[in-house]
Order: sequence, then C-alpha cells, then structure tokens
Amino acid sequence: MGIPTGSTAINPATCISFNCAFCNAISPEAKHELARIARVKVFRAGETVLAEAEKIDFIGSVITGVLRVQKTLHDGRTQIVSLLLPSDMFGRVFANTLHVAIEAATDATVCTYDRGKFEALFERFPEIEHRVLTCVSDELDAAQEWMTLLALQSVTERMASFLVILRNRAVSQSNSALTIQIPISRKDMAAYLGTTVESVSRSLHELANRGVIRIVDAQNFEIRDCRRLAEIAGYTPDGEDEGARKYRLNC
Amino acid sequence: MGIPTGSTAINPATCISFNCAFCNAISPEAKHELARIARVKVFRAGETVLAEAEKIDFIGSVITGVLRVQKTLHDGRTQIVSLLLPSDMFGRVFANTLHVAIEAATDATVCTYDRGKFEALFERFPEIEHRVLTCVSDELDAAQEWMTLLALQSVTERMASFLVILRNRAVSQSNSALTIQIPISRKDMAAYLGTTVESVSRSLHELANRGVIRIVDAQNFEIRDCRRLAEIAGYTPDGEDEGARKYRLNC
DNA sequence: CGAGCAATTGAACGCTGTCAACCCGAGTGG
DNA sequence: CCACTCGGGTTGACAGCGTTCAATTGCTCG
Repeated sequence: MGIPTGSTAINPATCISFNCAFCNAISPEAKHELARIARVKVFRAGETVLAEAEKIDFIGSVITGVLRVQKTLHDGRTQIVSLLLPSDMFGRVFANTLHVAIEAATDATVCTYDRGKFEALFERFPEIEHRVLTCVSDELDAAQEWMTLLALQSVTERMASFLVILRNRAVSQSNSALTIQIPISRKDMAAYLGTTVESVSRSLHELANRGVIRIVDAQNFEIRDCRRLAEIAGYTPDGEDEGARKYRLNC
Repeated sequence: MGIPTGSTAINPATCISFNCAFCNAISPEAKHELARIARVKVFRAGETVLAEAEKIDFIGSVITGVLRVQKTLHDGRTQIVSLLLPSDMFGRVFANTLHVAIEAATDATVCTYDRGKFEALFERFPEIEHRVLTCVSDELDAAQEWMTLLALQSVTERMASFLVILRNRAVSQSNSALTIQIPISRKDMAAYLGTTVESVSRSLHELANRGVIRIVDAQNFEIRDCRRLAEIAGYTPDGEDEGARKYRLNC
C-alpha cells in the first residue's frame, strides 16, 4: 500500500534519454539539474502511488505503464478522472494534500522528484515553473474536455472518443498504424468512461458489429474505419475548425 | 458579441479594495503593479467574454455577476464546465488559444489584465506566477471533483452538491445565513448539472417536498435541513475525514 | 482438475430525457 | 385598462438508454 517496490538513483544521461514531454521542453541546464534529483520507482499493478488526502511527497512522471487518477465517494463509488500514460506528469506543487488517489493500473515505472527539491529549483530555473504551469493548464483543458464528453455523450460515443484519444497519443509516439493497445482492465475502462463493465463490453461489440473496429483480444483493437470512428466521437466532416483538427485521425 | 459594453482604467486603491481571492494573497508591491495594468470591463447577460478557440487577449477576475465557462459539441450540445463567481480568476497564460467559451450568465463587471503585460510581471514578481499556478491547480481539483459528481451521482444528488457548494461559497464571503441566491436561469443550471431544465425543476421540488429546502422563488432557496442536504450531497456523518470537512455546512 | 477472475451475453427494471400542455409574470400595444 | 404575446418555469405521460441482476464462457493459476 503506497510502498514502492524499488527506488533507485539514476544518472543524468539516463534521465535525459527518457521520452518525457516535460523534460524535453526545457533547457539542457535545467534538465541536468532535474536529473540530479530524479529517482526511479517501480510499482506493481494495484499499488498506490499517492494516496488521496495524504501529504504529497513527490512529483513524478510516468516512464512505463499506466497510472489511474481517481476519486472515491463515501459510499465507495469511484471514478477515474485521468489516465496517466508514459511521459505524463503528476503530483502537485505548492500544496500539501492531494485530492485524488493515484494508483498503478498496470505494472509501472515512474521518475520521481522530491517535492521540496523540485520546488527549490523554481528560483534558479523559472522555466521549470513555466513548464509546470503549462502542464497543469493542459491538464485542466483535458479535464474540462472529458467532463463535457461524460456529461453529453452516450456510452458508445464516449468509447469512440476514448479510442480516438488513445490512438492520437499512440501516433504522437510514432507507434505503428491502426492497432490500439489498451493495457487496462474493463473495470478501469468503465470507471474512466463513467459506466459499467457490461456497457463497455456492449459498446465495444457494437462498434465491432458496425465494422468500425475489430476486437483482436481484450486489450487490442484494430481501427477499420477511421472516418466513422471519428464521426461517432463527435467529429463533423464539414469544415476544418478547431474541433476537427483535434479529432482528425492520421490515417 | 464579445464587445464589452465598457472598459475603463481603475486606480490601485480601487483595485485593492476588490474582494479578490487572487489579489489578496500577494504582496502589496505586486498588488500595486497589478492594479496599474487593471481595466474594468462590463458585460451584459449573454455577451461573450472570451470566445472558444480564439486568441486570449486578457486575464480577468470577476467583480460582480456570474460567468459561465462552457464547451459546445459539433451538434450543438453544450456543457457548462465551471461557473465563475465574484473573485474567481479566468483566462490562461503561456497559451494563445482558449478551449472553452466564457460568457456572461448575468450582467457582470470584470477586472481584466492585458495578457502580455500580466505575463511580463512574472519576471519581477515570481509570487504572481506562484499564485497563478496555485489557482490553476485549484481549478483542476474543482474540475476533477465536479467530473466525478457528474459521472457518479444522480440528478438530485448533484443538485444537493451544487447547493452545498454555493452555500459554502456564500458563507466564505460572510453572506448571511441559510438563504442561497442563484442568479442564473434553469437552463444554465441544467447545463452545469449535466441534465435538463425539467429534471432541474423536479429535483428542486423533490428536495422541497422532503423538507430539505424551501423554494422562495425561482432564484432563491432556503436550507431547512443542513444535515440531510449534506448527506444527499455525499457527506457521511460518521468520521471527520477530508470529505466530511469539505461538505460540512456551517450552520 | 477445480477455483477464481475477467469478459461476455441475456433479461428486466428504473432513472431521466423527450414531448406536450399548462401556468405565470413581464412587456407591449390597442 | 385590458388583451395579447412571449419566454421561463412547472408538471404529467411515456419511452429509451443504461444499470442491475443473473447466467455462461474462457482463461490463468494453484
């Protein structure tokens, strides 16, 4: 429970090699200083990375695996408010308590920075704080976007949106073509999509029956009709506005 | 459409007198510099403050009235992702485009800062950037909290949560006791609660029939049973954990 | 081989959206 | 002063999407 399976120091060269969206946008000097305080931690699926309403010890970024960011109501109902994939940052600066729980949805390795040391770097490297501010703003955008889809779309529409998002993430990491890998359970998918495992199954098979996707196995899907998937997710073919760009699939 | 009804300079003394959560947490020097670049703008109900996917001209904070932060899907469905009450900040730094639309839900006056000038102050006053970072982080928390309630709670539960949030905001501004004023239309309430005007009406009258609230008129409600309202909103009487504190009503 | 969990499939119920009618107060104009 | 219109809010009837409950399959692991 919250106890990382391992924690080791890493050298700057190793850290710089991480394909980390945060680190890649700052200067070599700042990157070097960050690498000095970086520690790698390993978590097994199901372990708690940061507990809800507890002190925030460290800031981190995902190297491999998937973390789920979730909130739990008093009666036990839980909702995943965000999925953290490799290169995503998490944690919070200038605050002592976290209002969400972060758990490993799969086995995962994360790069962590002691929060005090991390914040101390802001004075010498304002660009790091700029970068954090940008990241948090992007997270806010993503949260508001997903909130909108949760509130307005049907389960099948949300599933299509989810697949489009995963696909675009994969493409940006130059992964291969039309196959999407989702290394999380149906339960986690349901908790993220705001529905049940049964509805997740039904919506996936509905998309498959309509010929939009092909279900390879429980974790792998092949996109057979990009255009229709994007349409179901909310993309409208006419015009190339902001939303169109966002949902355009590179295929 | 997006053209403020008025825009006037204000002097530092006036700005400092604003009961603004942002300004109140920074040093007098920084506050003074902010006041120098502050401009007051007035919007009538329905006017656009900042349009979706357009350039962000300014950062602002609400002085009076209510702004709605909303997203619109391509088929026209819209969701309010946040309501901005007096002292709330809005806008975004280090980015050119906004992914939400901000509109006046009521007649409103807003304190605005030219975005370029605002960001320029970060260098001389890092505390301002710290404060922005804290504000955005708080917004993210609120967005994730509301996303959770949207996904997990029934309409009546969400209505109770909404009333609790409004009540706590009012209390923190030392407004009077058990009456909640909601100066927005049923349509906006529905768009925020992720439901329809009919369901809003039904849930309000259900709470009234159960004796939890009294409907004074369309915009004013009296809380008759704090404890039960908090319970419906998700508060559990046993224990005083983080959630309990959040939902505790001061009455 | 059996236990246990994940995923799927089927059937029934219920919350809530949809459609429609109605009420009511505020403007407006005769 | 009254009739009319119009928009916001309320109420009722009904249907549908999605949850809930239940049963089945298939896979992994001991």
